[in-house]
Amino acid sequence: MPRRKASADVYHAIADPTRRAILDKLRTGSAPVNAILEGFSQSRPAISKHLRVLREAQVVVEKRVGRERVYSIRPAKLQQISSWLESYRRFWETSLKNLKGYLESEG
Amino acid sequence: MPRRKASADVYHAIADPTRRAILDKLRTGSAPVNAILEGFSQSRPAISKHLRVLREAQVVVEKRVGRERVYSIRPAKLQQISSWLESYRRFWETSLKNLKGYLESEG
DNA sequence: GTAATGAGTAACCGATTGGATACCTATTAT
DNA sequence: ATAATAGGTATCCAATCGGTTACTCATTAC
Repeated sequence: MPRRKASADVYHAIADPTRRAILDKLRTGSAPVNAILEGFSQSRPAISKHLRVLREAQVVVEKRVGRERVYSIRPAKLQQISSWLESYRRFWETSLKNLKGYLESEG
Repeated sequence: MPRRKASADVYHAIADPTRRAILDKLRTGSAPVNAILEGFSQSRPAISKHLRVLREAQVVVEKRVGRERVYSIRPAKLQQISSWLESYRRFWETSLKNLKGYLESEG
């Protein structure tokens, strides 16, 4: 039995630190591949592969402009993760409340 | 050059759907391994491995009670992901604003 | 004390990952 | 037309992943 194909999954997409770094770069604005490459020690094909993973997970979109391909963030899938995390928010909020209560009782 | 060791990384920890399902189960309360196992078709050692990954990523804690090991959610690292996503929130919020504006102009 | 139960570890396997180098394709510049 | 530029694809490789079965270690139960 073959395992599921994870490549197109957004959780998988953001699991890699290089891909997160790419997103963080795009956060400051859309950019063509050459601009994205700057600051990475990896080869261009490596980055190209990462971009494909991000594309297939629909976390970024590619727009062809002349011979460049400009990448931009497409937020819907990231929002999906955020929604999933939302169910856990009460955990850290009650932690904070407990800490606050503790600190106050120690006065 | 060896690749980084990803096992202890929280983004890697939540990348696997089985591990997310485990967390979703723990979201309704702490549970020993046998209870966690229910509903999964995988073997106990497989789940055991997933629990180890979650433990090493500090997304859960294990507490030994008799011969059981009770797992609970430990929210700090999930919150870390939430913070990272926070930087992207404006993307989907402006998307919504644009949609709203569009709908109103079409009004 | 011996059996049963709860759960982790060891060893192994095939699939996937992330990287590199070499090559190909499309667009712009001369 | 030819060279240069931007960027993706093909192929290969070692490492990691996620799963399995077999085994081990504690802690009850009898």
